[in-house]
Amino acid sequence: MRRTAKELDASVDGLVARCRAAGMNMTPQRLGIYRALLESYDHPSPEALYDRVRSQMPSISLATIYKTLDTLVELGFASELPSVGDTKRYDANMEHHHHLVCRSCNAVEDFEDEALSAVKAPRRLNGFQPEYVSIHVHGLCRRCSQAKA
Amino acid sequence: MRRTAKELDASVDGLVARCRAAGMNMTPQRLGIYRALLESYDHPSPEALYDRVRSQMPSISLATIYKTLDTLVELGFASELPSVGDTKRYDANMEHHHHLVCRSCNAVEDFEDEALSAVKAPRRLNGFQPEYVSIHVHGLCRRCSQAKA
DNA sequence: GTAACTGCAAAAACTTTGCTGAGTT
DNA sequence: AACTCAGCAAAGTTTTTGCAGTTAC
Repeated sequence: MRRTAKELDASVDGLVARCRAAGMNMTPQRLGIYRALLESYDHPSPEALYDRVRSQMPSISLATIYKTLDTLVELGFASELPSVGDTKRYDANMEHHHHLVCRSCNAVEDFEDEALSAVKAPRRLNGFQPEYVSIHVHGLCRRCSQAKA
Repeated sequence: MRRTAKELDASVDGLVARCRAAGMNMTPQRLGIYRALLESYDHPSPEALYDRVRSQMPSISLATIYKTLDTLVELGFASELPSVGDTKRYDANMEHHHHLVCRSCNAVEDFEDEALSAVKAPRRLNGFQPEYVSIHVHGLCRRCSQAKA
């Protein structure tokens, strides 16, 4: 599930190209934030991402994190996830995937499964036009279920 | 999909009993908020619920809405939904159901479907212990798809 | 009468905005 | 050189908290 160095570079190249095409600059901050998000597998909040990026780039500001996340979402390089609780959550995994949600620690892990990806929306949805289906499996993550035992 | 008067009364009775058992008072505010949530089918934010309750009970405060929603969630009479955007969303529908999420207006509608409810979590989840599956169908709601046409 | 609860106001947490100087092309 | 962007600080939202008076039991 982790991205290889090659995939990571390809994603970054994609962003560079897309920014050029849109007449936007490529700044070290924008690059660092995107890289940090690509290297995060826990759907970080803006604050959490701020801490990670700051370790590489101490002068960065939280406002830049927020602005850049908005930009990445607009450009289609990240998405804001539905989340319970106090802060927003982001993900740079743009491929179709499903989620494992731990009811104890609220961690959300990505996973892929062909059978689940084959699930289709019902035909009759009273006027609603379905586009894609996402599936959340709720339960206890490995760590929490071991902790209970 | 709407609750009948009988179901509504049964839910309220359940809350009354549960509060008694927990040594909690039953106040008109708590009752009014729960009723208003039961009668809402659009997963209202605290602010939206505030407006609805206030029409019946003009002196109620927003802080009471927040505190009561926390209480209802703790007691298992409501749940906080995962949501994108700026505010929390609540639902008093505690039965297993799925969601239609509009990508244009962010409205979330409940729906039930036997085929979807039959979807099972995969066996191998790398230590994750699945408990239940919830399915989100993303797309355009009736109103938004008509607006585009 | 006692304990729990509401409403208010203040505080805290999270997010957005306006501006100026700096960086990118 | 022109335009975009980062960082800062201030403002805007949303949510939580502390407390005094009120209500439910």
